[in-house]
Amino acid sequence: MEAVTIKDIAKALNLSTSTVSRALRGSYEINAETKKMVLEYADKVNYSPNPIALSLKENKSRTIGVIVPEIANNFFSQAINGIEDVANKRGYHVVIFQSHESYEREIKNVQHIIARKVDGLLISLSGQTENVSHLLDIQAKKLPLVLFDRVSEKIEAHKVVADNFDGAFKATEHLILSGRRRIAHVTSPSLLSISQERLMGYKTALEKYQIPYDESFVKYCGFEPEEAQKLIFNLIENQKPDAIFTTSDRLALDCFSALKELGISVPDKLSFIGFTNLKVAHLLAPSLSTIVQPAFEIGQTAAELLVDLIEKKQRNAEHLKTIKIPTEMVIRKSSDLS
Amino acid sequence: MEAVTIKDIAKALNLSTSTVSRALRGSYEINAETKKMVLEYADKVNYSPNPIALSLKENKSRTIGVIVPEIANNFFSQAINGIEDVANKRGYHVVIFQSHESYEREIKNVQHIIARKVDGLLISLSGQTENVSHLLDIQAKKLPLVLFDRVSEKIEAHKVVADNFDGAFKATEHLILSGRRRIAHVTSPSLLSISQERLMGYKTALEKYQIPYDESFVKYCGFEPEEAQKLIFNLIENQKPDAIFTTSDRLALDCFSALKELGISVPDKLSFIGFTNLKVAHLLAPSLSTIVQPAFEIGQTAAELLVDLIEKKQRNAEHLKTIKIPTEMVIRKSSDLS
DNA sequence: TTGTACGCGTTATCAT
DNA sequence: ATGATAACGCGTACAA
Repeated sequence: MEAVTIKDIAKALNLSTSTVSRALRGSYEINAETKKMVLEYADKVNYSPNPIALSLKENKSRTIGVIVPEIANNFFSQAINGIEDVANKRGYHVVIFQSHESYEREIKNVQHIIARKVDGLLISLSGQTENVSHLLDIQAKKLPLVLFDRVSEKIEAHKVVADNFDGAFKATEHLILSGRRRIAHVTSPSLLSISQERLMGYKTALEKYQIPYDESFVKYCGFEPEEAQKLIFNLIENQKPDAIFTTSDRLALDCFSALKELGISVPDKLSFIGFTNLKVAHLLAPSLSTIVQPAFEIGQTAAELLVDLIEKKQRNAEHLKTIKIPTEMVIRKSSDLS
Repeated sequence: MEAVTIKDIAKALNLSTSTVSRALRGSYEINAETKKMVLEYADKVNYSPNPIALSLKENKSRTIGVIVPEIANNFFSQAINGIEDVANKRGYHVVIFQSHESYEREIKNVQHIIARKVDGLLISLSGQTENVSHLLDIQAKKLPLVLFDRVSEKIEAHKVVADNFDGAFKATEHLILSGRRRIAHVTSPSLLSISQERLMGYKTALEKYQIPYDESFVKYCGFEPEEAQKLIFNLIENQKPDAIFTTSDRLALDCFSALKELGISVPDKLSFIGFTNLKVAHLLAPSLSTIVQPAFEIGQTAAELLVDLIEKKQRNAEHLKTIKIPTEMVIRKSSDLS
């Protein structure tokens, strides 16, 4: 009973496939009655065009590929939300791949995704990615490409990012204005663009208030389970910060956990601000002020741009651009974490 | 430079497309030299077959559809992780749709996914889904179908779930054995299979220790932001429980948050256990003992089963089965949440 | 061993 | 206004 095709309709109605096709897409001049008949019958038998045949014909898959480091990461799952939102509205499928923060897997994903003939690619770089030749390959193939969130200076491409500099600047400034001076910065691997941009914001804020920059107050933390704990203990014991600016839910939570073990009270001894998304962070760490990451909007914007690129709807789509999505600061005043 | 096809190779090598095709798939008897030549050339020009053409020919998309309530939910993102893990290994794409806990959107997703000609469907039901006729439609179309985590009694199909009864029983028993008697149960909407199964586990444990079951100690909580808070305040003030058994990260965190506002200490006045995944929960709520949800394994198992169904590799795939994945209990002893 | 021809579902082009 | 045909890329039955 399945898979009713144009051919079936044509046969049933004693028409040619071309007539049916025209009737279905309404376009060409066609006898109103014939058209009506076809439409009714098609509706009755629940006809829907075979997207695979369409793809073959148009040499398009109406699919966009997405490569992210980790789907079970609040930032990326929200970003994917935004991507799917736009993609579905505009008639595209989304296929998702994870690099699991591995450069090699990222390359494999890129190859796989190219072989699968997606119409365009959205990518957020792994924590290990330094070389971007796999992305240059994509550009060489004229495959529409948009980098989001974790981008690279080494490639000229369309990019959608959060305004990390501004967010980090405001975060640091907020801590300074609360009277803190020994402000530590616990952040993601130094290879990442987001780390670099945030570090610049942090440094610039220190400069503005003439607080000397001390490298030992900045800790880059990878994705291994144990890594953060050690590093944070170390930081707190040696540098004795009076504030910490962290850059993700995970790092913020790791910090809180460490502080709890050390019996250090927040925000009395330590003041906090982080780049986070998670409501969880707010719920359990009421003293954590936050620079809200515009994950959903980044996803939406990146997808919108990519689809425009694919469909060449934007005249100025050819000239590269980097879109910065603003962040929002949420200040928490409660002090009842203990 | 793109899109090199069999035809191109044939032309370049002065062969027919069929010869090239045969050489590529290695199968048929073919001159060893010709074969080698073709393979080398194909490799050189970086040939890869057009999956869309394949799909059209075989009437298969090598794509599986997944419908979940919400991707930005730790349980489901981990489950999707498991699904992708298996799917990619076995050469399938995964397309993900979200019902956002809405019955209507779930139906639309199902329709859309059918029109897109996926080879099979994995679904976890929305919190509103009572009627499953959209799933019966799928079965009528002979489209392989596997339900996971949130399933329904109203449809006979392959199902993969956590052992919710067992987990809930052990959770409740643990609280009882710690000396608690006024054990509340804060859980997801009563429509959901997981809620029902867990309630049974809870009840059975109470029975075993001859603690009378009091309906007012069970609170079903939907997905609206404010809902949980009110309900929990109400529960604590009226029923004055000495323990709470919750069934998700979100609900557990909402409870902790409410308790903090009420100034109730954990675990002195209240003891806790929850069905959770999140490391976050452990980090910030050391007093929260946990029944670990086997999200990743559920995803893997469901995907494995679905692909088997699609490829009919399993002889006994025809006869329906429900696979239960065991849960694991992690007891936290710390009492330093305050 | 290799080449020719067809079909998968659709639309565009060129008749009629 | 409508029908016949080619084409998208591939695999394969059949012919040579």
